[in-house]
Amino acid sequence: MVAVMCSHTRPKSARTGRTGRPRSVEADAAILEATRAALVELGWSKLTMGDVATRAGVAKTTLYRRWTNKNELVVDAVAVLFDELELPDRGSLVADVEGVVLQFAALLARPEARTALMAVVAESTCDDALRVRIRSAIVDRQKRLVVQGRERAQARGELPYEEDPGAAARNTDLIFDVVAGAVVHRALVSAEPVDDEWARRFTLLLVSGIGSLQN
Amino acid sequence: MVAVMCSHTRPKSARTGRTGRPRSVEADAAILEATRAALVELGWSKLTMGDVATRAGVAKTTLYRRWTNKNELVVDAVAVLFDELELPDRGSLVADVEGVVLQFAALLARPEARTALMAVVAESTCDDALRVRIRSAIVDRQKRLVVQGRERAQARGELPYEEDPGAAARNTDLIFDVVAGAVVHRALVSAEPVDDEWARRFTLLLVSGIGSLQN
Amino acid sequence: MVAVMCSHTRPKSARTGRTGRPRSVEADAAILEATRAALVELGWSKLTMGDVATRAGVAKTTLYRRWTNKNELVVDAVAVLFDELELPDRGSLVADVEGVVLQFAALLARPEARTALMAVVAESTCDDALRVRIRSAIVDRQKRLVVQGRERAQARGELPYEEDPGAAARNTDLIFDVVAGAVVHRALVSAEPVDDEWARRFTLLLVSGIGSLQN
Amino acid sequence: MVAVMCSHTRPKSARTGRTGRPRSVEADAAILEATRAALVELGWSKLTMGDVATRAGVAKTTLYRRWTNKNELVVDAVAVLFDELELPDRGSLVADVEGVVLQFAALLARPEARTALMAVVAESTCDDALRVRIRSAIVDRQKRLVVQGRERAQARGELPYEEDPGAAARNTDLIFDVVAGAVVHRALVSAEPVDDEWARRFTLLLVSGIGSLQN
DNA sequence: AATTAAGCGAGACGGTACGTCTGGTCTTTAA
DNA sequence: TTAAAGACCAGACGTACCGTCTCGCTTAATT
Repeated sequence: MVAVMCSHTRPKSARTGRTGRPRSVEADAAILEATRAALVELGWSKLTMGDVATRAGVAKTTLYRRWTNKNELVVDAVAVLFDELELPDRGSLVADVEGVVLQFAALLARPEARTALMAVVAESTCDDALRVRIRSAIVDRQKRLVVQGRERAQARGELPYEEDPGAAARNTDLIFDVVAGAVVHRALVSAEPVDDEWARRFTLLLVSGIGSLQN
Repeated sequence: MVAVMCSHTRPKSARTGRTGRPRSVEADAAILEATRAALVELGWSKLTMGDVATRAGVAKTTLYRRWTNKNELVVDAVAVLFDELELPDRGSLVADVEGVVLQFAALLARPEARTALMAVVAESTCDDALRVRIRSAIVDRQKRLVVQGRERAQARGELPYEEDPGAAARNTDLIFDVVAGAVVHRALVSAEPVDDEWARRFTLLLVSGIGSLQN
Repeated sequence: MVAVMCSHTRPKSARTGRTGRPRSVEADAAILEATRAALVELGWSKLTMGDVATRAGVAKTTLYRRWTNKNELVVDAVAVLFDELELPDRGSLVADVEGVVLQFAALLARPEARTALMAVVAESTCDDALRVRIRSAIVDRQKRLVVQGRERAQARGELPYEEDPGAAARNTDLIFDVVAGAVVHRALVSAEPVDDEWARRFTLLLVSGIGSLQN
Repeated sequence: MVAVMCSHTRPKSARTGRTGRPRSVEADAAILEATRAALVELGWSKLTMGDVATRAGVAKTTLYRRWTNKNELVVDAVAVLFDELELPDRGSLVADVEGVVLQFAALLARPEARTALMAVVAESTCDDALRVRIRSAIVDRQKRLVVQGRERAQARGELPYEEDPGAAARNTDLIFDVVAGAVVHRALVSAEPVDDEWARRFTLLLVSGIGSLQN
């Protein structure tokens, strides 16, 4: 999962020519790491490009040579965090859903993840390019979890096989929005803990509801 | 609904003493209106205090005398928008839910609402005072919709009466997070339309799931 | 000398009408005193009207009702200091000059006097109204010292009587500029002490030079 | 005379390291020129750093990188004006003194010179660092005129050679304070013209007085 | 005693300038 | 050609004062 191709995250890093001093690979890593560290300490609005450069031991120019602005940098710095999410087979649909809900909650408990996610989403409300980047770097990549969960449940006989691929896609989207939305809202907006008890009750609601979609 | 007491939104405007020139009430209104207008045009990150002041025909000092920073100002400017949401009786739980989902989606289609909501949530991930302010000014106030919806459904016989008030509260919170979270995620993160069809399928999932919570 | 009429120092305080509450005399005194105190502590450029008002225990309005700006206020606050200068008869022209030089130096050693004098002079370089006010409130009033000194010297036979009143006036002005200029320059620009030794040598130069003017 | 080393006027411009973009030399010149222009138009108290920056076609940051405040900037902008003073040999001590008095008066007739000189002196009455800067940048540099004048007079036989170097220095200081002080006081405080007639009479007084110092 | 006209304190008002900070660019020397 | 360093322009930040303007309250002199 972590091995998913990441070339989209450094679009300007691709070598265009072959002459001259090559770009430092350490710089890339140091910048992304520094970005995450700065996010934890300062939050989005107080994070500055100059500060990130200083933390990374890098000149501001080096930073701007790779990312055109703060948003793009933060998306890339954070996208990789979401690739950590996995769906280990726990033997039943309910157990799988509970597992991924708690994993997601754990991720959102990390300051750099919560801050960065909401910050880039906020900026994307008035920046179409950013919205596209978020979709491709974060949202679409994680729908794999829903698809995988359904496939396992179908293999176990907990869910019927979909005949209509369009309906399947729509259900994938719906379930993804419900799960991700509810967890994010609980954790960040309502600011209440996503604990075992909440995960259990949410999963009960969700799995019961999913059953009714098949008809 | 709109008549809910709003004193919390101008906490520093209340007369503290009785001497000196009183604060201008027009200034308050003009500033909040200007803030919403600026949000629509510029978005969160390009909104500046100076610009808001200019639009409102007010000195920057007047603005800072009332709100200490951009976050607080925007929360107050936007909170009132959410008071517009209503729950007209459409005859059934399903119809009521669909109605409120579409209303909420319509609200999030307005640039100032979507931008401001996400921006303040993003900032609140590293600002406790702001998180508290958002909860009291926006989140807690809108849970009334869930409570009202359940009461109607119970009156119609669609849902049983809760005996345990603690369980009722937990369910209120859960349902609120699922509805608000799913709609926000669909509209702002996935960036897909919340149309009649989606609302119908989401409501189906939700109402079916709610039924299973009662046991 | 101190008893010279001072009405020019409070031009706006004169009663214009006869009805209504009369202006507070204590306020006037408190403001001028506070101005001098503020000058000592803060210097000219950091002295603010608001601060003077606070020190005087008076509202800003009360201050502006009497003086239209900082310059006028400071001139009035300081002019009175220069009225302290006297010319006690020490028995000879040389002794009289040395005495007044040291008196003037002592006055310029007081922070409020030196700061205020130079500040208002500086402002007057681009403010004609202020220049006029300084001339009438300070400069012209102190020329009495030169006139008095010459009269005494003439009475003693140290200087001949002038026949041409125009020449006498020109000499008064010249001597005044030389004495005041040299002391101020030594004390404030060169920033060297005006001590007995300097006063003695300066007086020697001056009195010798005065002798040659008579021809 | 104009070629006197001026490094003291741009103390922060010296290269400290060797990497990084060097400071713009044009910016320095443009700023000082803009400062003088602004002084002429606006006077001291209405001169603003932002306005100087605009006139110089320079960002405010660039200005603050070189001078920490208005006083330092103005001292440097003005010091160079005083280097224009010269002492051309007119054949006699009296003619030399009259010449330099009229030159100095002409300088003080220029608004930027008179305003700036008095303003920085005024500020220096409560700012020791500024006083030191004025002494080194303006006062001490112009004493060369007195020294040069005496040397010429001695060469012509108009004045005896001093044996005691300490006495010579004290006389230099005294004469400098008398000349500069009298001219400044006449021009700026008394606000009367320093014309040929006044210069002639002042010089008569001064040169006669100087003779008596030798004994 | 009641009226009245001004003065009084407090403090908000629209402004201007401050000195600082950040963003994003450009220019230097060194590798 | 890239790197690090750091100066560059532009412009927002939040603060401090400016001089003006309500307020509600004295405080005399005039009715």
